[in-house]
Amino acid sequence: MTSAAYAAPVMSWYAHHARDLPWRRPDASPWSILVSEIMLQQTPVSRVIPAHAAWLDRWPEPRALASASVADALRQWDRLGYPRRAVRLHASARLITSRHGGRVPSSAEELRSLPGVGAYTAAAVASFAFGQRRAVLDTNVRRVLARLVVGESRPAPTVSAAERLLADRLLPPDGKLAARWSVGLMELGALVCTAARPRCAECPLADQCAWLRRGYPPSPRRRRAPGYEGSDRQCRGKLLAVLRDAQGPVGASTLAAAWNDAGQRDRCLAALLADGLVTRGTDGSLGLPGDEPPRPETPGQTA
DNA sequence: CACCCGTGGCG
DNA sequence: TCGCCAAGGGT
Repeated sequence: MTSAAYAAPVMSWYAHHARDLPWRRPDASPWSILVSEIMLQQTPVSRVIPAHAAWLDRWPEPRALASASVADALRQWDRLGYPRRAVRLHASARLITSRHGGRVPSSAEELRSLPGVGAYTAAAVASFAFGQRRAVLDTNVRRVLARLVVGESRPAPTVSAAERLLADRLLPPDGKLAARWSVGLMELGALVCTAARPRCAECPLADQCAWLRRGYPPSPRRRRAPGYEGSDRQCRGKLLAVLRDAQGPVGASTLAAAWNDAGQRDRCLAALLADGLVTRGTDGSLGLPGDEPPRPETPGQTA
């Protein structure tokens, strides 16, 4: 069996309902697409749209970002979340500049070797930016296929070999068509076949859906997510926010004011240093990597 | 492979 | 109110 029974309805639905997103426009560069994919990792489209525009406006190509500092990247990243993505994107820009002549590589294998680029992002960029025939398995595609074909409400926590096989089998033979198919499935998952409250009445595949046919059997409860309040994640976020908002390196007392629990604060600071999100100066001050100390007043200009 | 990594919005 | 969710990646 081919994807024929699914492809036509999905393609048609996508043609009518796709959102006009900047990184989907025909003239979107591979760099623009790569940046969008990194930003979209666990961050909603609505928040990525303005951040992506500002990023591309400031750094229109990899070379430009490569010549900036990590501190610049982290400040531009602002509050998108998971700031390690900004550090890795910056490192990727430098690798693209040094090893690929400033051009985003086109093969999934080369893309996969860039920091912050995993199986999903490598396939997405290879497919969407270069028209290569790669199955794109993100959470939306996985959920749609789990419901449509397997008849389960949610995909498994990790991608299985059977899933990859299924995705490969459904992929249209032509690279450009495959990209269209993948983005169509993703969009369907994002707008119709949503994790909560799916809109089956609007789904072009409803009459073929195994999950619907089986009466929407629920998936077993997942482990409850750990609370955020008081977590290391919140602590790290607070500390980094202080450094983002500061003009340059700050003293330990400034960071101390941002988080009461000294033990947790020190532990999180050590982790931030290990992650390359923070650097410690020779004078013991803390700052974003590449941040320069405040300019001393120019002699003669002070009163 | 389970766990960790930010942030904000929504039902 | 608060748990869940949002185009994952690294270890």
